[in-house]
Amino acid sequence: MRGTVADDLRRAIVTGDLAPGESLPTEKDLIARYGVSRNTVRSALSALENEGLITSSQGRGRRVRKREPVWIYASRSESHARRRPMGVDSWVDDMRSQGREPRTDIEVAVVHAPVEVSERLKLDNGALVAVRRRTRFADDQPWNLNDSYYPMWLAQEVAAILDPADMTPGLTVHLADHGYVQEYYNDELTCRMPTPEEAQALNIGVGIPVMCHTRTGSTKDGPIRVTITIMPGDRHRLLYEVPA
Amino acid sequence: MRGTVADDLRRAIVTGDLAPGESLPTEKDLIARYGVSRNTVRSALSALENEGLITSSQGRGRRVRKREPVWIYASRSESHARRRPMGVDSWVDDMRSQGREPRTDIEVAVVHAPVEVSERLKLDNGALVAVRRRTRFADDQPWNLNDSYYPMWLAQEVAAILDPADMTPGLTVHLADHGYVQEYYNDELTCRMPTPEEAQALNIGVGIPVMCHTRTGSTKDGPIRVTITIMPGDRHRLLYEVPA
DNA sequence: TAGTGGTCTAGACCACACT
DNA sequence: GTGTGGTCTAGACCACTAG
Repeated sequence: MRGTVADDLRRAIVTGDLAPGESLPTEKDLIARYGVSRNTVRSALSALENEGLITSSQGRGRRVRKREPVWIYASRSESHARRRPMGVDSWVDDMRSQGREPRTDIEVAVVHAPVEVSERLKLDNGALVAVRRRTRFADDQPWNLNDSYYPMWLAQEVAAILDPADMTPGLTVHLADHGYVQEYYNDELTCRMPTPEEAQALNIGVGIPVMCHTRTGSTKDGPIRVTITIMPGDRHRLLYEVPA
Repeated sequence: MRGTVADDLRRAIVTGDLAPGESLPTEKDLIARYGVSRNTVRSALSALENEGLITSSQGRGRRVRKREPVWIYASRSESHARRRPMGVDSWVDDMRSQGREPRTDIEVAVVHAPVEVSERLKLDNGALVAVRRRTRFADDQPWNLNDSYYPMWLAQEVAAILDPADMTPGLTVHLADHGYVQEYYNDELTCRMPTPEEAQALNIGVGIPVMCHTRTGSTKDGPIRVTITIMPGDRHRLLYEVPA
């Protein structure tokens, strides 16, 4: 019966009979309609929740989930480039152009590098690195997490790295002024379910995965920055323009 | 209690006390250890499953999930280009270079374009398109789904599009021979939980999201191909090299 | 055959939201 | 207050895997 309940509701959702934002039947309704126990109904609804199709909140009932992704321009080909700098750092421009009000919280710290960072920066395991942790908001809702890691020798040379002020247009220019010109980025993308900490920080409901974007920026002499961005899948659409 | 059980097990997994592939305590063990009911234990284990941390199979118990991602080279900058053609089409090369045996099943069809395809090909809603549906395998395991859509006028001009043979090195060369040279790709990336159909076709367990990669290829005159690739997150890592 | 997880029932009490 | 979902208990039977 669990399969039947879940299948019926799923069909109603994908066909649009149940529109985004609309309320689902209550548990009591479903118990009566299908003649099954409460646990069975809850198990079916839980499956839909974990598929990302519905939300659930105590006292208010369950709704069909809405999607409202924003575009993130991760790269532009030469012919399509605009005056703005490329990269996932153009958060403010991307948001404003989509009618959303951006905000960024920054904190800086010196930490032992996580292994995925030390590998990419070619540092010893556990070496100290400077990190700028950003929480980005759109219309005052937490939208994504964006942590940039720099080797300590660079943070000692470029003081702005450990300055918690929000840089406009970003540290890239500061770095270039000191002779560290990034020539290319190496982007890695995967996705997974969020950790409980990420889910809380980003206000992610059950059933929504995150994209993990790892950008390694290198000068001609080697890597100088690793940026890890955690983006809830229902709120982001990443765009690359690449030459054929 | 559900929180306690799940938290304890999650901590053991992330710290490595429970290694990938290792068995978890049985439901009976956990019931005894925590003094809670079976439903409570199952609810906790179900949460871990939906976070992608563990697998579960009837009769065999639960294990800590293993990850074995493969690299997909989605773009290479000029300076790093190799002789092989770029794109997600270089499946065979990418797999062999990572010690895995690739295989591709292809079927072709003429269908009404899904809206996300007709939009990108600038066709009328519901227009007919030719589609080449691929299921890609690595070591005989289904690995990802890769569907390429072409406008009908193009399929009529380039007969190879509706030929179900596996093309080496792909249709891109055939198209170029007919004067359709793709100048750039527009890649869009997002992620979500798989549909039940995708989960079955790709043998995806509960708690594993998929990356959705939509590549639109355009000549100087406009878009001629849309390729949608569905990649389980635990088995793929997508790489872009982009100029700064 | 024994032991595992999968499904299901029936009932209790709690926490939160709306009116 | 009333109704919603969240948590929990106790017990039953089924389905699959392994020794």
